[in-house]
Amino acid sequence: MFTMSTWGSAFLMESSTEAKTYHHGQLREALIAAGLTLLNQEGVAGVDLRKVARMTGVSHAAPYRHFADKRALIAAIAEHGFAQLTAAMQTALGSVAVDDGRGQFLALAQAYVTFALAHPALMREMFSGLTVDRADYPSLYAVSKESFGILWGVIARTFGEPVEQRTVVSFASIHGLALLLIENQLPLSPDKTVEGLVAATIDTLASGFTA
Amino acid sequence: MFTMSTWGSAFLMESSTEAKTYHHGQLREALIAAGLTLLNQEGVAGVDLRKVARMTGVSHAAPYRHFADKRALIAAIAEHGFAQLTAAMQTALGSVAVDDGRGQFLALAQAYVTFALAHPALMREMFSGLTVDRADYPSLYAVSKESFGILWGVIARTFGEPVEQRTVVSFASIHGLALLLIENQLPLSPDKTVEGLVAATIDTLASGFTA
DNA sequence: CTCGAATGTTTACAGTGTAATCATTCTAGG
DNA sequence: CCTAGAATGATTACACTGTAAACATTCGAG
Repeated sequence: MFTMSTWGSAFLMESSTEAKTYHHGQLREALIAAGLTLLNQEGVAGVDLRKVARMTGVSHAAPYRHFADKRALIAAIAEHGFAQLTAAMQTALGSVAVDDGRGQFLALAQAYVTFALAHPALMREMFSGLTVDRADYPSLYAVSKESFGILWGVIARTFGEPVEQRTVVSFASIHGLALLLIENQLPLSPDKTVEGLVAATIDTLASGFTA
Repeated sequence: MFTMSTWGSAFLMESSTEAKTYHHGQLREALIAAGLTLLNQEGVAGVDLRKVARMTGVSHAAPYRHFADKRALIAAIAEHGFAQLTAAMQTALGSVAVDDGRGQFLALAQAYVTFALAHPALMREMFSGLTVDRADYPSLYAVSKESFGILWGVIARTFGEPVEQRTVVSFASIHGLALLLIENQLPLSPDKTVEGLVAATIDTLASGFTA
């Protein structure tokens, strides 16, 4: 599978065979990749602009030619995160029969939670509205609505009206589960697995407790 | 009502009538209050240890007599946040008839979301497991489980087994809704109010989409 | 009353984000 | 092809941060 880390490493630094040129060529992408690495390894606090510059073999002021400030870099990283997330959701959808609405619903939720657990720090930044104000980053805002749209379609075909309300409730439930798992707020046990919790959430949304 | 800001201001600095002593007397509480103010106003990034010290009229190194480092201060703030949250939930519970399980469930959810919207930055820090590793702060860990316990009791009395699973799913759903609202990720409209979304979430958990 | 424990202050340092200025390279128009 | 800008990168500089070390003051138990 195409993972984010493999994506990043291609840009991190020119391969040793290539001559080191004054102009990096793909500095913007390299900075995003380096920042993503730091984000995944040490969390937001570990995203150090000067260290990012060092990792890409460039002076500490060079990033300012591509990003207005540190938050702009993080916004770009978050944007990539959303692209990856929606891609993962699309892929998950593709492996389920189109007429199996309930199965698609479950597959989306599993993909969402799996992605969150694989990239906890990234996930947190993606949804950190104050750190990264969506109003200041239009393209981020656009991408972030795609995963919502995917869920919308499945809900509409499977459960019908009121579609928006049901999409919101579903999204919130899955998102909340993912975040609590990330924050280690839900003690897991052999009989309480991640997959089990996701399935229980989907079942509840579809049928409720009293069913 | 007893608000957090009123709690804090009492400790911020000695009232002007009192003489300024070498020993502050309640520096720890004052630092927490000042940090909370900054957190609510500017987010985590705005919590500046030196500014916190300035706000409480003390040298910039004084906080280190009460907190090992910046994260310890934030952990203490988060701990206070959990206490406030559980208190708000308890209060909400008290204003609903004990035999009205569904009403209690709804009241808890409303209180949770209301608290989150009133203190977004605090709420985010409270659940930011990486920034504040719960394993390093035992008392934080203990307090953070109380609100979960309150919900547990209501779920047990109202919906029965499997209680733990239902509590987890409910908590995740309400938490997710609160966080998405905080992050401005859910566009509100006149016909899609916060109260309406909370009610829809509770209804869904109880009865499901297909009911 | 005294002496160690708490608590607060001063000084110091490495590291950070970012602005300003200078250097190099690329690219489009003659 | 040549040559200005325009892009892009490097250096230098600054204010500010978290935090350690050494020193000063006050408190509380014996």
